[in-house]
Amino acid sequence: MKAPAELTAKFRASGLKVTPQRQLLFRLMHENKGHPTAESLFSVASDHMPGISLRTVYQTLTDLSSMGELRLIDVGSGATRFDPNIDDHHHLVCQSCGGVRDVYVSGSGQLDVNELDGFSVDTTTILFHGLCTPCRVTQEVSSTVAEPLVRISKSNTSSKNTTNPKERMS
Amino acid sequence: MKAPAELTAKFRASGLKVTPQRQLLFRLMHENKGHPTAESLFSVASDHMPGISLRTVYQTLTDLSSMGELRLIDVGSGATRFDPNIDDHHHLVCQSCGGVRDVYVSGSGQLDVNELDGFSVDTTTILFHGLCTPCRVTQEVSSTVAEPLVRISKSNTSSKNTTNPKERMS
DNA sequence: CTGCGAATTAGCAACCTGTGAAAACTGTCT
DNA sequence: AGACAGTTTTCACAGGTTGCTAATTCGCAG
Repeated sequence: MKAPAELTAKFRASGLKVTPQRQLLFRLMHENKGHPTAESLFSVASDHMPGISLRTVYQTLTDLSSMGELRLIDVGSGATRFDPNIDDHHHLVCQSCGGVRDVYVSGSGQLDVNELDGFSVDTTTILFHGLCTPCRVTQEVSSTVAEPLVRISKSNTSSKNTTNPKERMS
Repeated sequence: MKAPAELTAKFRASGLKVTPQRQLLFRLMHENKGHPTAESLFSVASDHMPGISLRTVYQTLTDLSSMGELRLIDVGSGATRFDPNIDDHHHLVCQSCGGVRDVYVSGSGQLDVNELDGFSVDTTTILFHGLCTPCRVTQEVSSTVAEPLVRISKSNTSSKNTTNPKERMS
């Protein structure tokens, strides 16, 4: 993710206005190392600028993504995540806590695909689903006391639950 | 996807009842070569059995998937798709029409991932985004007359529009 | 530095996908 | 046939995202 100043310049050059809301979001995304959802960014942004609307967060984020300064990722957890890392990379997704982490994969460009049959591939997305270390440890321990695994539904992977180990990864 | 008779037996063996609604869905999925959404299956099912509820479609489909007879796939188009093909395969996703097609990829098991760092991978999902042949042709033609490309939003890729080339692929 | 027009924002309603709950219903086994 | 457990329906509702519109703010020209 580029520095806020560069994004400001780029927005102006594109004829887009640079508002305080956008500057805040530029900064928050620039500092962000994770894969926030619109909602979680909104929540952080609200602390700095009460009254900012979720709508504005979506708008700015989609603008950034269509300018190629941001990647939209969908790991199937229900909400779109915004990735400030625009390198060619892929993601690890923890099936237990929902956390997402970047990984670099070599050789993904030369995957041998059968029967492409005229389809022209533009981008390739790879998702590795599994367990992050904290969750694997937790499950190994809890299985000794026959504790049921947490069931993941599309909505309980949101950022409201601060007691699970997700925060370490996302 | 197994034949309806086998699914019937398996459901009974698991203590699940075999209702007319389920038999219909078994049959429809068995005959299906595509990747229907719940809504589109519901629409087909409704033709055969008016009054069937969308809730039942979801229920049966999730049952099938937790029995491993069906795969749930999420190509980021908003709605979950149900894939009767449970082989180890991946998907081509047309960015223009939203169509989805199966592909077999060799070597996906040995992708070289850096910094796995304790994360244990369970399943790998690969999505190839690009243009299917019909859409590529359409775009080449339309670009000669400066026709704007169709903008894809999460909701206009549903099965309601029968005039676009998607039907050939999904 | 002032003003104007265009872009942007806030706030709310609507939409889509999917799930929860409760009541009525129906396969299945005996 | 009868009882029981699993099912279907219906309705409500939640989460995520987008559409709309009035009011506001920005950026440039004068």
